[in-house]
Amino acid sequence: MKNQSRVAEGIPPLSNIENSCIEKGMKMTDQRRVIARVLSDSTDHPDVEEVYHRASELDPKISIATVYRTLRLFDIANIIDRHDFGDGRARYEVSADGSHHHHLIDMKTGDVLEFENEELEEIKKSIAHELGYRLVGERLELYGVSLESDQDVLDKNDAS
Amino acid sequence: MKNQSRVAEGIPPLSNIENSCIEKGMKMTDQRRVIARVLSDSTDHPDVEEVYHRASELDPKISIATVYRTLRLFDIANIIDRHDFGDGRARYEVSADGSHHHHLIDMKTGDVLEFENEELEEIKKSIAHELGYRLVGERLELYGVSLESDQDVLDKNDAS
DNA sequence: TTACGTGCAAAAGGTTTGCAATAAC
DNA sequence: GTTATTGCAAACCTTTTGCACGTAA
Repeated sequence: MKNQSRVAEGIPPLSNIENSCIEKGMKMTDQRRVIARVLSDSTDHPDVEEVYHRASELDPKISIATVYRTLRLFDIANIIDRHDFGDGRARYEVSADGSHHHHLIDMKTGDVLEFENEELEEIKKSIAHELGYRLVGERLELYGVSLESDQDVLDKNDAS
Repeated sequence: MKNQSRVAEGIPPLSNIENSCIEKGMKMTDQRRVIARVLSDSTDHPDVEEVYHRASELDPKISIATVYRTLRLFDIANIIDRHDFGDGRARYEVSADGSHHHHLIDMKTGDVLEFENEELEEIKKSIAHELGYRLVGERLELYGVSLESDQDVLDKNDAS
């Protein structure tokens, strides 16, 4: 059944993740469908507990062990990306189709901003090459304080 | 007592870390001195277990809890840098004085290479600025496969 | 039908912590 | 003499796993 006709019949379309799973020949259980939907519907970077929480609203009987297993499965299948933002928990997001982005974490609020920079991509590759390596993976996060809150500090200093 | 005269008398000079600790007014216990020496003498990126092991050779009664506590203390005091190379354990090295380096991890051997790149530093800063942030921290590791072992794979394919 | 997935609870692995004893300043 | 540090073992937190039961293909 195509998504088009599902929509016409008021049945929610398959999530992109679900399509990927089917393409890769995975068994599609209700639990995997639920987790796929939760991830597809997320625009942030939820941790396991949060995915579990959101999934529980769709299937109250789902087990957190299943969430862990499914997220690992999706990660290995390159359907989602696992991140470590330094708070001791893994965080997840649906893999970007083509482009490569990274994250800047606001150290005051915990907000996560995404950015992309072609020049950066080139430099990483050329650094690896110069060392005699082919770049096959990386981890890159920037941690920042917003220039506005810097201004706040200056204001306070002026006042004192 | 200056290091110079200690050397003349055959007493080992204070490690740089020990000097930093004293400057920052920390109590210098035997255990901290031992851990400081282990770190000063290391040119690699030992994990806690390895620091504990090396420290145990100098003080067989030292506790791993003390190693954890001391490494955290040194980390917070910016005396050492804590790294996470993705294997679930923290790794440590003495902080670089001025220069900023990063790591490339050989995915086959686990070897860790260090590199420095001024252009990269500039790009990171300007990316943060463009997003409205001042860069206050970062995490950057590259993961690579050596071009030589790529060649091995090609050779095997030729043979088959 | 059969191999694979799930839920539960227990275990693992790295790290932190409460507490009484000990040592630095 | 105070106050901070240590060692030990227990606790913690995230993640993984063994096993009996359930289910997709």
